[in-house]
Amino acid sequence: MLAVMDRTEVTIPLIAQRANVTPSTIYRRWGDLQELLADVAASRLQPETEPAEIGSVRTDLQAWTEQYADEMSSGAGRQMIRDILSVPDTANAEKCSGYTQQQLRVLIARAQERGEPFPTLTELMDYVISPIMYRILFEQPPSTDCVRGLVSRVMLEGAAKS
Amino acid sequence: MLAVMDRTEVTIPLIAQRANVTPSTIYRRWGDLQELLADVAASRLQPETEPAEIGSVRTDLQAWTEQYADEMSSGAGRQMIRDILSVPDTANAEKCSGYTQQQLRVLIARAQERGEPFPTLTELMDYVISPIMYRILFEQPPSTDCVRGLVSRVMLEGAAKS
DNA sequence: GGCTAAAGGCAAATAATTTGCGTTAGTGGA
DNA sequence: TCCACTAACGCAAATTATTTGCCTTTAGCC
Repeated sequence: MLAVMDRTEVTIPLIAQRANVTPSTIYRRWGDLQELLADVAASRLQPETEPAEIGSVRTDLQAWTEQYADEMSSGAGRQMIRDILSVPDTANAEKCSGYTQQQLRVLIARAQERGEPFPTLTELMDYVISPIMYRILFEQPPSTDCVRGLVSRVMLEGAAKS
Repeated sequence: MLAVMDRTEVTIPLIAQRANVTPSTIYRRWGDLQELLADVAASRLQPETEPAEIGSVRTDLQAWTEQYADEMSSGAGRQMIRDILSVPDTANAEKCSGYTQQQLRVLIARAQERGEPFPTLTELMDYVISPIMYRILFEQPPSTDCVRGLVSRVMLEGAAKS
């Protein structure tokens, strides 16, 4: 989806050339390459559409989560996450998490409208998103089955509670 | 615990000087500063001791987890995680996750010996470690209460199951 | 001992980063 | 309308980091 050059080839002088500005302009605006890449990555991670409406909200969550996991697990996705986390400033990381929460809130609202039982935002973040992201960052990207399992589990707990 | 210079001050020529080698030696061995820092961080994250034995295994888990969260949330801890994740090579990240699992396995074995009910490694990683790490990386470091809540919850589930 | 390969020192060449200074574009009054 | 004033940029010199070729050292291994 997103063509990305080998990161060792990307330099500020090169970007400056493509943008028809002098390197010093970019250095003054961003400081260094990592901060620039972090900003670029964060803007690219902004979702363009709301979670698709397929069937039950649970089905929608399932589908959305699988897509989320796939995108984040891809080479480009991992690269963007790395770019965001590489930088001391946490603003982009928080923005990124905010995007995810915004998407999940849409599903939560949908469930509430329809009266379907559904986990809270915190539950979804803690027990679905976090394990997926941990696996991507520190282990192997989660398989589809793994993602399904996480979703099933969080839905079961919600059901037990109500 | 670990004195770390401002990252903008750390350069390969400077490290080379301290190590009494020429910069080219370091460039040849590591390629760039990030890979060197990633290796350094991974070696520093290796735990030196097993989880303390305080009382019940649940108490031990509680204490160990709180310490884990504190260390990882600290400025130096976050820096080291960033250093590890900044690099394309995932070896150090996997090593880091391996250290955590190794610690948790000690607690699991202890619980098994004593016949105390206890979560599985996967449950601990997914429902305790992952949420903690997600919050550190993408949101605000978790409060002690938050960590306690995660531990309580994973213990409750284990109890319900058995 | 002598041979070989891996690693390091040294220094020149290249590339990136920082900085000072002059210019421009846009903004908000008088 | 015109005049400061500010923020941002271009340019180029100075500085610093990175790469590279070549030579020396070192450590194993016949």
